[in-house]
Amino acid sequence: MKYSASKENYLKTIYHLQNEQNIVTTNALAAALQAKPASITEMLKKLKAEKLLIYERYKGVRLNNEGKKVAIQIIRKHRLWEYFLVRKLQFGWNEVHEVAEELEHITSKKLIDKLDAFLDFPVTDPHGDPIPDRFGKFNNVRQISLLDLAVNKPAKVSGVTSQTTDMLELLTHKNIHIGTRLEVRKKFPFDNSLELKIKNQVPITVSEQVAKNILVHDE
Amino acid sequence: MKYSASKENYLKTIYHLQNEQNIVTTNALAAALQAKPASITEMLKKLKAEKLLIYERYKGVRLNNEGKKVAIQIIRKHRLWEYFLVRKLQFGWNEVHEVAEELEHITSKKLIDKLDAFLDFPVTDPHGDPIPDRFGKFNNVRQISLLDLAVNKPAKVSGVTSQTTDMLELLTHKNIHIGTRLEVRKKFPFDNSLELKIKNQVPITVSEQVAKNILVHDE
DNA sequence: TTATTTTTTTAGGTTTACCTAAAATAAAAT
DNA sequence: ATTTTATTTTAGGTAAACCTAAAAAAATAA
Repeated sequence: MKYSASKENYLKTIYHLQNEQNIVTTNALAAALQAKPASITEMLKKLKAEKLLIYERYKGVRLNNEGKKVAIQIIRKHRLWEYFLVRKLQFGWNEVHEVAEELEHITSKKLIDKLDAFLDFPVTDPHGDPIPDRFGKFNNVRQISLLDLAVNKPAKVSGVTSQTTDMLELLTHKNIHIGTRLEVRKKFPFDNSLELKIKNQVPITVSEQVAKNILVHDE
Repeated sequence: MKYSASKENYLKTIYHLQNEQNIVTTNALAAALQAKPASITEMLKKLKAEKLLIYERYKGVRLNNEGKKVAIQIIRKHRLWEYFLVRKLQFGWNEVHEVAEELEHITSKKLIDKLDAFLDFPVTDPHGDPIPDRFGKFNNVRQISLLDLAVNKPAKVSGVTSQTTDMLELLTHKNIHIGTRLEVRKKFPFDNSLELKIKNQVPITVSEQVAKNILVHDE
């Protein structure tokens, strides 16, 4: 159950590509991994021997259940580290990817579960992509922070990243719950606060700090 | 200025060994790195070609200034990560070494400086070893937490790991400063609090939390 | 000082993950 | 249905970091 960083990158990349292409070609992998097709073929044979994917020559590749399981754990690590870098170390969300590419290959399971707990079990990374939990389960809908929602675009609250009692108390008071439909009426650049409209209610204002922690998705 | 994890381990290990042995032998390195002497010789030739150490066949090895500089940066990373694991992720101080062995090879300079800031610039790792600063400077005296000081052993306060104003206010009030000579009179296992004796003063008591953050060294 | 033992190096392999160039297969075009 | 083009694979090579076995140098003992 321990794979080289290179193998982990192959599994992760195949996972991402097969969500768009269903069957993943050698050339697509070569482009994504910045390697030559010959190298891809070679590695696919090794990964097949390790029973991580379904591959037959000239016919492309797909992960099997075991391969998916491994890929999802790497994605979990990547996204948790990204979240850590942005929320705790004050990195910009656009500068964390490369560092997370390295951190995702640290092997300790205990480390990643403790990191998860330290971060309060976040469900979305700084780019809005879902973070799989310890068991590999995650929301398939792409969530974004309320802060990044376009003005006048209807959305539905799908979660909060910080589950402190203070935060939950505030949300209850403002009548915001999981499933609440709302839209942003106005953004105030001065303090990044937002004016929100919830159906049948008077408009309310939330601070940047609060908006940052509310996750929404389309419709 | 970028070296493989393996090369970094060689430099780090030579650094540690030459603090005891002055000249480091091939066999000593082989034992420390769990590799065969032949592999050591091979790598030493490479590191010499990269101008990181002074090496002549059959005559042992020493780091030059550049090699030391690199080694210290790796040690800095190792100890900062250990501190992070213990203080933020609640690892036991005895179970962090292996994980830090992996984390120390993450390359981002920005990451390590931001981590340092996030941790409030600690000067000692959980084992009492000094943490080099951004420029590679560090105290050579081995500091330990007051919590780990033996009863009736005279010691001198050399630093505090948490520099919050609350902590500093408490220390000022109890008359504890950098340089204060003191000894532990009694340890209360019930709450891990300590009774301290400072010369010409009445004995005082400090909690586990406070003692943990006070660093002392011998004499 | 010469012989023996220990340490270190050299010479030649192995594995991993890349590469290039040529061959095989599949897909597209005439 | 061939031919042409594109994709994929095979064959053989390289660099890094390890290995074993044998040779060379240094240290120790007789």
